[in-house]
Amino acid sequence: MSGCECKPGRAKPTIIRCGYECKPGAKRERDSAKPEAKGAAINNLLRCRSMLLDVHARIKETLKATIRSLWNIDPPEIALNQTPKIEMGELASPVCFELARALKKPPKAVAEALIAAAGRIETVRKMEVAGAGYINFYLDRAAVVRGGRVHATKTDAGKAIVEHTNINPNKSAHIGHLRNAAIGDTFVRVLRHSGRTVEVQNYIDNTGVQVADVIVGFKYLELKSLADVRALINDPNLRFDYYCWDLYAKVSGFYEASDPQHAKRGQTLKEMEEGNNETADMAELVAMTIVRYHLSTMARINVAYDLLPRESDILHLKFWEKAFGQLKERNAIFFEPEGKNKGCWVMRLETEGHDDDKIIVRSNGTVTYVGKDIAYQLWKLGLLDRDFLYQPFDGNRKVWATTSAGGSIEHPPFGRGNIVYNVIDVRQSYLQNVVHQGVLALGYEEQAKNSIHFSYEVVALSPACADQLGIELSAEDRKRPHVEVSGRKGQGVKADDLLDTLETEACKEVGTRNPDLSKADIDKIGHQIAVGALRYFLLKFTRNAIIAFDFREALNFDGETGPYLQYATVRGNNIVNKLRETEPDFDFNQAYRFLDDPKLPGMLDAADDIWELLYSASRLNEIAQQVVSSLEPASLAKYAFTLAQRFSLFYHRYRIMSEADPDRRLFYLLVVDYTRQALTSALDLMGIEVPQRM
RNA sequence: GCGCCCGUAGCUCAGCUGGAUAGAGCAUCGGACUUCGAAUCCGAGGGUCGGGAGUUCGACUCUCUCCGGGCGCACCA
Repeated sequence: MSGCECKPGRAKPTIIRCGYECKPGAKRERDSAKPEAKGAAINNLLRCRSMLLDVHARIKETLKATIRSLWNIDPPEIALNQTPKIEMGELASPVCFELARALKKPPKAVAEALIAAAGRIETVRKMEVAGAGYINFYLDRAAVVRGGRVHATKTDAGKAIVEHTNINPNKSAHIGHLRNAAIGDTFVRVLRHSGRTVEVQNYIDNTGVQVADVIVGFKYLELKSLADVRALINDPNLRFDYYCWDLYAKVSGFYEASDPQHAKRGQTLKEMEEGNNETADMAELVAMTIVRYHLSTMARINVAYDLLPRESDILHLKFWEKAFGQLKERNAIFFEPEGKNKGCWVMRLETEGHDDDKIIVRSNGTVTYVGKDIAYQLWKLGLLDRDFLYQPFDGNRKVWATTSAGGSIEHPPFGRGNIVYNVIDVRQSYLQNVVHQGVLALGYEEQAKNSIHFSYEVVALSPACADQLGIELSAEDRKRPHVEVSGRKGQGVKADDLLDTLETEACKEVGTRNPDLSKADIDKIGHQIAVGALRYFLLKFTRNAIIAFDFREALNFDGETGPYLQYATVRGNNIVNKLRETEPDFDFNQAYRFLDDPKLPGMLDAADDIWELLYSASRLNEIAQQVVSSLEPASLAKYAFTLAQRFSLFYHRYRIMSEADPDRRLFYLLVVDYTRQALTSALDLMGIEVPQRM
């Protein structure tokens, strides 16, 4: 196999385009296997995506080989860092500090010896000792820019399943759900960008307690029939999901006053499970109606799904019975004959003692939520000897839903994921761990390792924001950095309300800045900006940072925001548009032919600031990889912002169109086009569009 | 009680598997539009990285401990 090789003997990557050469014999370094690093498993499957990563690999290999031959010792892992300044080279390794101790020589001397013996490394222009003993690597700038145009390689590493959104279908979506979807969807886009096959699942808990509570509200609090509910749904003057939001908040009061034992909830759940009665029909109608609202809310922020697995189908198709059998057979769970869990089937968790046993099947024989989740997880991994039936959701063949009867004979292959990511907030860590243990207890070690809880922190409200929403706060609450919201109490920021506000504000701005635009154009651009602001806002925080939601911050369009990134990209596009307008005959390929111009390297070397911009733009695939292995979409957001900052700086510092020197002008145009493409891709990975104008 | 997470500039947050002088945005103050549009750019002030001990050539990063905050740990989901 020539060119790139990812995983000899297993994966057969289809090379779409490869503009640079890998040494045929060069072994690509694998990540050392760390069982505790969840993302590590797939790193090996994602090679040859980026020319810069190939350079990293070559440097590491060369240094290791040189260390071996010079001193006859086992080389340590070679760390490669960014240098503090681009003038000091692009990459730096502190490895000589470590070697110095083993060799009992000063780090600088070690570095000098290493550099002298290493010889030439492809794409590395020079190596230099720096600081107290770093080795700094100066890359061949022109080669990096040429290689940076390499496009995605399709890998054949099997299917990744990403489960996200998963909103209880009993009320409208809120800001917390938007964070889940933004993180999940961005991760999906990054995986696909990396050449992975991805299936997106949005689990529908249509037979759960939350749906039951709303049904209790309709039936016993509002005394509504199925026909009444249907009339509500068809009423064009009200939003049914908003209606349920309020109703759900009232139900807790109803339980307190009229049904403290929650008998009505139990009865409703039972009727829902049995089916073929008005309660079940009402639950089905309510849940699926709200699912449609959720899908349209998510569509507004460019989030879509491949499959909607429904809990009712897991029930009706007896997934649990199958899983139960497997769990019993492998002694993964056992019957508790005595004690506080008498009569239950429990799973013993890793910790000592019986106190931590997790009940999977209750003494009355019903299965808990975790039990069903284990069955679902097993199905996702292709380990459950049973499958759903499928049909297009509302006749749309882009989104499929599971079903228990009928279904399409022909449907895409669902499930059987090689790796499964569950995007679920951190509060469910305990339960996700139980699911993980379940898979492990069945003996599926590899699959358990590939069952990943992609956890993230919640969205709370800043006290000021809670105040604004009319939520009552204690004096203590006011001092806190954030206040948790409660859907049960009807508190929180509804997703569509927030989007509406953002769109209104954005349209206002667009209108004042572009008085000549039509209403339709303003609306379109306003929408794109609103989505950009929202998605960037939700992505810029790292996963385990609690977002204290604040309207002032979320509605901001200046500084580190989505619109800033969009604006930078639009400016780049404007230059290209302007050129097409003023010089219709201009051949844009000229700029790319300049890649092979002998004057290019000199120009790149002469302008560190421009090179820093181009180098930054070249790192997109590297960053995408980082997101996959670290499960941290925020690093993509930060990267994109830095790139936009550098472009803005360049834009300000250089006049492109009016540049008199023709070569220089071509060079600048190349920089603009190269960068705007990287920015556009980075934004696309975050689900953010680039408006035509701003 | 057990477990997980957090504490970095006035505020909100970055800081890659330990590495060079700890960075952004917002806010404040002061500058830059006759140009590819200022949703931009430049400059200024602002830090005992919660406290202490340890490991290391080197600690915001790792270990221990204390302080302060958040969240989990149901025959709920």
